[in-house]
Amino acid sequence: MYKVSGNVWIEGRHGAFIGLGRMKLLERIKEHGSITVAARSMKMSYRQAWELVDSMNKESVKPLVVTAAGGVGGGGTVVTAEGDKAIKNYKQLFTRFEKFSKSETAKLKI
Amino acid sequence: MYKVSGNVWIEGRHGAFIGLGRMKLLERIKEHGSITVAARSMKMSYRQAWELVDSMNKESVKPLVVTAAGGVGGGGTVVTAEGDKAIKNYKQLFTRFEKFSKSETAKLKI
DNA sequence: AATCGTTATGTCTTAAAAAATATAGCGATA
DNA sequence: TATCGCTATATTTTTTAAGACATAACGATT
Repeated sequence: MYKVSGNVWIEGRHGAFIGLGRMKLLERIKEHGSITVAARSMKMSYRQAWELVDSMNKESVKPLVVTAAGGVGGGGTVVTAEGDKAIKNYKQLFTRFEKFSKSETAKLKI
Repeated sequence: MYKVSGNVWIEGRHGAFIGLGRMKLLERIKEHGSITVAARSMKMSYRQAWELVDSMNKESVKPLVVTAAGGVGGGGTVVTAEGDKAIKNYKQLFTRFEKFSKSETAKLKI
């Protein structure tokens, strides 16, 4: 009847660093090589996507993505090794949290 | 440097059942015997408090609180045994989640 | 039946968040 | 140097959420 739910994210010094939405965005950027295309592909506005990317980069010591304005194809964005690490870390965290909620749901006595 | 954070709640059929805020509100209602006083004591509007209470009661099979309009002192609200159970359950869940986040923070490789 | 402080609910206003729109700047390439 | 699609940012509009305010109903007590 009842179910334990929730969410997890990783915080840096000044706030959210990476959560589920940001991780998905990073994956799309990696897939498409562009913030614009990534945003469009997940029905997010470019502005919102850019702000998330900007926030992540500011929160991180080394940037998670590097952007290029101009050049071939108008520019683009690539996910760095640091970005890959962040994706991987969050994914593992998320998986363990899912396990946690499942186990907690089983424990509910109501 | 980084820290795992998040939140957990218990969901019923139609949405949120109990989370940290709702649990705290229940505790205050139990303490004061009144939605009005409980809300005031935690700087929440009566309306918001009432809506949370209403939502919890609707989500639960047995009501978590019973209200009385009119009568001695104008009425009041008492937390039922079911409400106590909900508080207890959520508290335990929350404690274990805190342990989870702490342990996950220690695991971070970034 | 008048009083009291509470529950319960409607309505209106304000503030915050999100979305939409517009536009400047970039640099490889032709 | 003109073009292209993308990054970067400012501005405006729309939508949503929160807050404020007002008021009816309730029932034990006097």
